[in-house]
Amino acid sequence: MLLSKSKNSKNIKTLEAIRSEVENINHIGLSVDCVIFGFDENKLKVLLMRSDLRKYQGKWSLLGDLVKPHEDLDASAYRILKQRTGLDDVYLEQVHTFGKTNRHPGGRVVTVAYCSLINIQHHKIKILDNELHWHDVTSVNDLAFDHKRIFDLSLQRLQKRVQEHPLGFSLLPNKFSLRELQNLYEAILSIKLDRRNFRKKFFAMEFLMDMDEIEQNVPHRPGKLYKFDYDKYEMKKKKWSGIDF
Amino acid sequence: MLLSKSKNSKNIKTLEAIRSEVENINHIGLSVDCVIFGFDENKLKVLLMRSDLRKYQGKWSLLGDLVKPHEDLDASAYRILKQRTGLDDVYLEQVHTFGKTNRHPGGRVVTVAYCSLINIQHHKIKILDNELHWHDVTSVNDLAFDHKRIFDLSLQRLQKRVQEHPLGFSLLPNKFSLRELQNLYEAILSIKLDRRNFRKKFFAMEFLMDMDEIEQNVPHRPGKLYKFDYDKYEMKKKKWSGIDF
DNA sequence: AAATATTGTGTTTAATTTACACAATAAATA
DNA sequence: TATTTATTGTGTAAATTAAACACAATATTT
Repeated sequence: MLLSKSKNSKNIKTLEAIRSEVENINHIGLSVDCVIFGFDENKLKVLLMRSDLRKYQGKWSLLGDLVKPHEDLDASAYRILKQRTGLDDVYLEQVHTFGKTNRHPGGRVVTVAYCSLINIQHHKIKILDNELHWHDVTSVNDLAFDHKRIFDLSLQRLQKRVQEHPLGFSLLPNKFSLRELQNLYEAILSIKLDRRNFRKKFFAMEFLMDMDEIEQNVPHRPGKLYKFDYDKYEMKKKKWSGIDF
Repeated sequence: MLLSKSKNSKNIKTLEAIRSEVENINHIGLSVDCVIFGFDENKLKVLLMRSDLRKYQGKWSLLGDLVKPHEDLDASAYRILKQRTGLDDVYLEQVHTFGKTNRHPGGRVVTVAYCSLINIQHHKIKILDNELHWHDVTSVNDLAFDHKRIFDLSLQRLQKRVQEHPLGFSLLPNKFSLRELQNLYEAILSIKLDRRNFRKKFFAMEFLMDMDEIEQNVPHRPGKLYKFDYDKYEMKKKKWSGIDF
């Protein structure tokens, strides 16, 4: 969300305080909001925080902040991620800019939405201190501001992009089994996939490196572990796909 | 381009004038830039104007303006289009927001790029007055500001979207021949397509309405004219396409 | 009437996608 | 240590889609 500079997000602000902060007569405030996706227990998750705005007290919101006057827009998104998750080497992509005049009750604030994908294991440290929480994407509703619309669009975009580019791997551990990979796709797209065809497809791509290791601590036959070969992908990725609508 | 409020874009502004206009201490200016595509003589075109900034004197730039404090972001893009082309019922889509701190020499200005597709015939009226010109997309280079990057990304986006959605028809006259349609796709994607397979594909979609008319004034056998059936498309469009990268 | 330029059409082959079932393996348990 | 359990790993046939490719029909111009 916006405007929370202190770590302690308990000091709820009034609309008036916000207004003077963002609305230096006739100016447009600019913020960044991050939709941070994770994957845990075979569910797609999104990281939300409690709104620090009285009007939205009790509601959840995306993680955001005002862009600083001398900070690149992308840098602003990286900063927010770093502050909130402690991670700085993450997948991050701009999604859309939301600019309705009335979208922020504290004044005119245009926000640029970014979508981030993180490996939820690498981040468990930072989660407890703040009012942050991982939510199932299936149970997200009624966020603060227009954040539900931002979230919906980001999820839609993720669903599309994950089919065309190897983004999904950012949500998994470095080494993963094909079962985990399939679970990920099923969770993101909310569909069931045929296991044999799924495996055939990924093997045919030849971007999976066999790590010669197997899963540990599973109560059944363990699967082999793979890594995604980004270098090979960069060499061989497709260009033309064809007209189809 | 930015900041030209008067119709007469000859009054070139200094950097200082701009700076005071956009940079009310510690604030971030917000603008919209439109990449307006047209299609004429079997070539994909983009509408550019001469920069009104001394630093970029002589260079071409996209059509843009500052967002007004009480104007929705999308409305701002529509306004620019209307002012420049006289058209207001056009295809318009947000592409990306560019927010490098140093992208505008007059101060901190973040710009939201929009892509628009217009039927070039419907617009010839407004073209002459201003310093506007339709450029072949193949010969665009060295624009003012970071407009070349904005243009490149917009073209890339167009190439992708036109394969997945029926955008292209916005660039054609209401009624068009299959030849025109194929020329359009070939121009946008800069590839050659097999005529028989192209026709087969579009007929198979069943979104083309046969108008029972034929081309006029062509020095050869005239082709039939078609319209795109948007209603039918909305009913039947595809959802799942499949993992493929 | 002949020349020109483009439209309109179908088939064969290759590639891709879909649907579908059973043996092998490791862990847990009896 | 034998059995149960849960999941991995694998192949083929049928259906769909994409690609390659050539010639007769038609309107205009000369």
